[in-house]
Amino acid sequence: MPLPRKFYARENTAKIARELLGKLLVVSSPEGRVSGMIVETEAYLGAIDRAAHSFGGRRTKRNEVMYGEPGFAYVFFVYGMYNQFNCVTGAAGTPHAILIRGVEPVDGVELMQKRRPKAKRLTDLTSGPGKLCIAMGIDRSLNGEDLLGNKVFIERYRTVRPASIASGKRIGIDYAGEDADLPLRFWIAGNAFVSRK
DNA sequence: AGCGAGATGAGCT
DNA sequence: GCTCATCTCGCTG
Repeated sequence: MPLPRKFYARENTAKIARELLGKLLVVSSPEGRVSGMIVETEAYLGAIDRAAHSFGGRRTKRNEVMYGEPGFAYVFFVYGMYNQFNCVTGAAGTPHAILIRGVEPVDGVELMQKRRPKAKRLTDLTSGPGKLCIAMGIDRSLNGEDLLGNKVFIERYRTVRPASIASGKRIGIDYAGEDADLPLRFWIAGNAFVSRK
């Protein structure tokens, strides 16, 4: 059962990013259903966050869904070949989002391996934001998709003790000045599907 | 096992 | 025209 809209609607996006750890991301397509436990996330705090696409209230065709209702997918394309999956949080008009950077495969491992034939080890399959999108079949056709629908959703799975949650600076946002050092990346300590140690 | 570079295109200035 | 919320390969040691 998908998490309720209220889960995403809260204003404390960093808190929501922590709470997403241990939840199950589920994606259904004609090819089949795959799922993975979320093990790494990053919070992007909207207009005041230099690392966010919505910094300064910038609003474009690409980031439009960040400004919409919470509980929707924000999927964008980077580096000429990769997609990244985010969920929109905060009230409508508050352009916050949480990037999913790593999941541990649960269902549909075979389909995921078929989609990522280059991944030699299981731990290479979904240990990164671009990797997990390929493995789970997430692309821009899912941008703006309701996370309370049946194509993509997130549900309860495991409880993660606060003591086993680690945090640190976000990856690949060195251009963000002082905001680059904010501890807005969260991961399950010791999990093999975290993109970096 | 760690580092540098190339891939590849949309989005913004 | 350059930057980018990345990944993989091939070189070095």
